Amino acid sequence: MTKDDAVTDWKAIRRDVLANIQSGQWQPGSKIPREIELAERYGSTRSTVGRALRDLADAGFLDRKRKGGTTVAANPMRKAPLDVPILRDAITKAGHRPGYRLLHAKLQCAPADISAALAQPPGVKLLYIRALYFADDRPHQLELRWLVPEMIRGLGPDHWATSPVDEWLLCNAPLTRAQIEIESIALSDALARLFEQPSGSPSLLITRVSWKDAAPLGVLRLYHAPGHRLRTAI
Amino acid sequence: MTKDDAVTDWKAIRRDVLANIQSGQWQPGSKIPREIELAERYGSTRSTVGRALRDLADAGFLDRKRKGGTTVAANPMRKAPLDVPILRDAITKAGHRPGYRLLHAKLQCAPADISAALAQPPGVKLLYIRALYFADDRPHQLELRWLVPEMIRGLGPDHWATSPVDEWLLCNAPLTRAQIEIESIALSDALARLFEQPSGSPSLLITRVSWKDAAPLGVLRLYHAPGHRLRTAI
DNA sequence: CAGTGGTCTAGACCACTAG
DNA sequence: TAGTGGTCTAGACCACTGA
Repeated sequence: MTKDDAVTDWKAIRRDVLANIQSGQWQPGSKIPREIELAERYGSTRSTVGRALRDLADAGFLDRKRKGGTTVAANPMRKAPLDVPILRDAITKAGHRPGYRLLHAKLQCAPADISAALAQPPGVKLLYIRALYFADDRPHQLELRWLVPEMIRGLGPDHWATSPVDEWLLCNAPLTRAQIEIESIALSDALARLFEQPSGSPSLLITRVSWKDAAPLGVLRLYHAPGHRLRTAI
Repeated sequence: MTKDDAVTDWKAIRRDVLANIQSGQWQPGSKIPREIELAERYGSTRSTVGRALRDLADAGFLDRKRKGGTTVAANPMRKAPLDVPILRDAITKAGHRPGYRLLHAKLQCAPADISAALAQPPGVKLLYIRALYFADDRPHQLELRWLVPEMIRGLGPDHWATSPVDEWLLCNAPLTRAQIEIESIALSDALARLFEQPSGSPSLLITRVSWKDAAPLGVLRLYHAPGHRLRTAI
């Protein structure tokens, strides 16, 4: 392996280099040959080898530095992609019939922690939306959302009454940056009732604080029905 | 914006195209100009424009098809990277003093769900390891691990007694593929005792089934101390 | 300062697929 | 089948950074 005879496409080179890493031939922390050298070895060009190595570096398998050369990552922290879907779409894709019920929507003072997360003065009025998403008529996700009014001009009751604000926001005020936290909480009495579950049931809570460029946009708190699992793969 | 005057580096082109998308000038679902056309517009070449567009496609903002052209993704499902760290390193990086205590390590019959997930015959003997990770002497994560013996030849008691198996596996039997599930569970009496928390406390459970190429490697169940949060950003 | 990766070019051919 | 993106080449210059 890793011999000559013109392996000339970048995916093959990527595969071969990765095999050298995963088989232990190229140990973590050690330097691998320069681009030019690999290009000769594979009967290819520097551009093509570079493409393969860049891809492996993006995936976290390699560390590259000018003049320092390319080294096998000491700690290949694999990144698992966790997607941030449109709620209704996600339910449909999972093979269920989606449903949406608006519970509350009003401009009101935000809790201190919310306004703080959005870098807004305490007591500022935000649009607070509470809505329940169903999968096959069973409560699936509870959405609590606080939105900065200035950022959502044009969003009105006619939007949120019938369809998730998700979908309006996507087209009209897309976020450019967000912080996401995932935690496990015990459902309060009120929340448990919504999910038709015993009080204290464990629920997955995702909190997302989002910005459009430098301007804070809103906070989303998404409570999942007990038993729900996030899935991903690497 | 999006005018001529030679914007010739791919990051600038990427930025400009992304701005066109996020400002709503290029609506979700609509086609954007061909590579050659953009290359002329930016005073650049097809390769460079291609680099920018490929990057945006990888990030989920664009859909590209040969002959079909490039369209703005109808549903920009942003991918949040969730990393799969070395446990001890993660604790150190979070600014805590790491600790490790092995609770159990024995070759024994695996539960039916575990052997099924690994495509092993029911009742097969697997190496079962139970260990507790500490952060500043407080229990932080509980690791349950089942490993297929054939895949970990060379791993012995001297390894797992003193240091997390994590670290041996990384160098000697790196996974190439994995399925990950994240859920919220209520701690059983036994687990709650380990975390020094009331029984039934909500805990984040991560289950990872991993393979090396086509061969099943093992199952990891990682229970997090109540209150722990996974964080990521996009 | 010298060596490495990062990027751009101008051109070519190929692979897929919509019409 | 024609048009689009996907890839490769051969070469050049630049930007960073270790020795």
